[in-house]
Amino acid sequence: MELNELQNQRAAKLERLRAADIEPYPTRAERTHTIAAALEHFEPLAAEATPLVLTGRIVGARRIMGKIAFAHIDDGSATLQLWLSRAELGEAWFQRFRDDLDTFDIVQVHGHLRRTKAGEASLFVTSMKLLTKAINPPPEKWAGLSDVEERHRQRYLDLIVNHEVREVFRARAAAITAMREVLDTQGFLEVETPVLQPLYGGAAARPFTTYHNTLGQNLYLRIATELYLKRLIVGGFPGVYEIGKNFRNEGVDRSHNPEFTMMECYQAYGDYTTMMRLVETLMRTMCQAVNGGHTATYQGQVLDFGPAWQCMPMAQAIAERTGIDLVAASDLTALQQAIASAGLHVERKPTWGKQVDELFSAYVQPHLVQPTFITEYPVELSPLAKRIPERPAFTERFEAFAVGMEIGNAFTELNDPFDQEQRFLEQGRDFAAGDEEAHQMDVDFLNALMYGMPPTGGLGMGIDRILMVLTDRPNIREVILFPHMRQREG
RNA sequence: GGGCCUCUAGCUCAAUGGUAGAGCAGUUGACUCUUAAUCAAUUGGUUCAGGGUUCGAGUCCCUGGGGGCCCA
Repeated sequence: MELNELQNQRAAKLERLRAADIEPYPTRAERTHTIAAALEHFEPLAAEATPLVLTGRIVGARRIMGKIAFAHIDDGSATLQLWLSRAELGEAWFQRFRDDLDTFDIVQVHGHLRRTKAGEASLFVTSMKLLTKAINPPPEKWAGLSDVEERHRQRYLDLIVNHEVREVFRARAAAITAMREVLDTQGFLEVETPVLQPLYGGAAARPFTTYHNTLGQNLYLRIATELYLKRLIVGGFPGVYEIGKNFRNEGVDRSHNPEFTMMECYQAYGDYTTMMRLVETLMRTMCQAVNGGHTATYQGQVLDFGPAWQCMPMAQAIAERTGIDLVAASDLTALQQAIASAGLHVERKPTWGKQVDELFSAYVQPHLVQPTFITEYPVELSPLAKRIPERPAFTERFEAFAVGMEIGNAFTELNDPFDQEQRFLEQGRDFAAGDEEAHQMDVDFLNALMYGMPPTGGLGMGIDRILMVLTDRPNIREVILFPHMRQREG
């Protein structure tokens, strides 16, 4: 390793410690309390001067005077001030603390709790041991590590110095736990299905491709869990869910990371309306877990997950925002003409369904700030959803939106194997027409449907985006511990 | 994909085309209740990379790279 000046200084200190027979990376640590536990029982522990052993990373500046010094340690549970004196600690270790220890070193400290004159709870240290020597120096004391790129590339450092970042990921864990509790209590079985798949499906997306050497076979990283989970409904489970990573080979922006976490669940004998109620329950419960109530504030806007969500058919939403009637503009040419004559700027798409989707994304979706369900998606856009009996050009489907982002997608699952086959064939024609996100024919999935899948409601929810909403982070990278970053040259 | 902004010391940031600087951190010294400790002194640079213009480029131009924001 090539070390810079500051790293070299620390490495030299490390060698001095070794020369004094002090191992800079000892194998084991001891402690009697976490810092949080010590602080929780501060009064009795301080009153009886109970000997404690604590551990932690030295954070912030060390304030060293001639015969006394202060520092703070952080063990992940809390931070605590250390009070060190030449008299109590002894000449050798006091000098060592001054000369050979640094901010970010990790130590084990023995002593007792007491308040300083200023009133701060502190450990009055009688002896200490080095647990880990840190070679890298801390960032600036007040501005800290604020460069967004460095924060994401060195998330470990971001977590050390920016405690609100730790809170985001604690919130994430709490939200996922709450989600599991809802699903478990409602009788869903948590399952795991393949990440490596010979065919990809269940979503409109381009996959990552990989290769199995000994099988000599191309495989895809899954873009959704849908088709496997529905096979399990065929298999007789009354309800299943999976929380896991999906991988989509598409652009990276503030709401897209190439790998992201999705919850998908399927309920036999349910439909898309039961999934609506489930979304409301899940979001209310997750919001409660993160924010302690049914409201969340996102970029200054208060979102209320308490009441039933607003609900509107897609065609109505498009008509209200653009004046375009999807029933009148029922083929690609008519729709593109309608868009042009309305003076709208929408990227041209190769199929009617994709063009509807694009129009919706551009002119409706950004306005869906409060929790909203958009229902009745065109069948062309929904190759796995069941048709509405009275309006077979549309499906029993909804997507869930908040702050202009899609956070969920659900439908009454298509269980007619013949209709499903036709949908796959139509997807194949779309692919040939240039839609690279179209589905592949999945013969085994059709075979499963031919054994009979009961009427079923299915739902997918994007965990990362939900966390963006609940923790008020406008960039998906702020809720993913190690977001994808381009490789730096060299 | 397009537009705009950005990249300088470990970190946070300055620098009319004219000697690359500050604060913090670090280093040396003083200091027994500090908490942005204080005081004195001080080290530290491939200015993202590569070209070009110029007597002279961190600065202007071109190409490439990383990042951010906006649009699509």
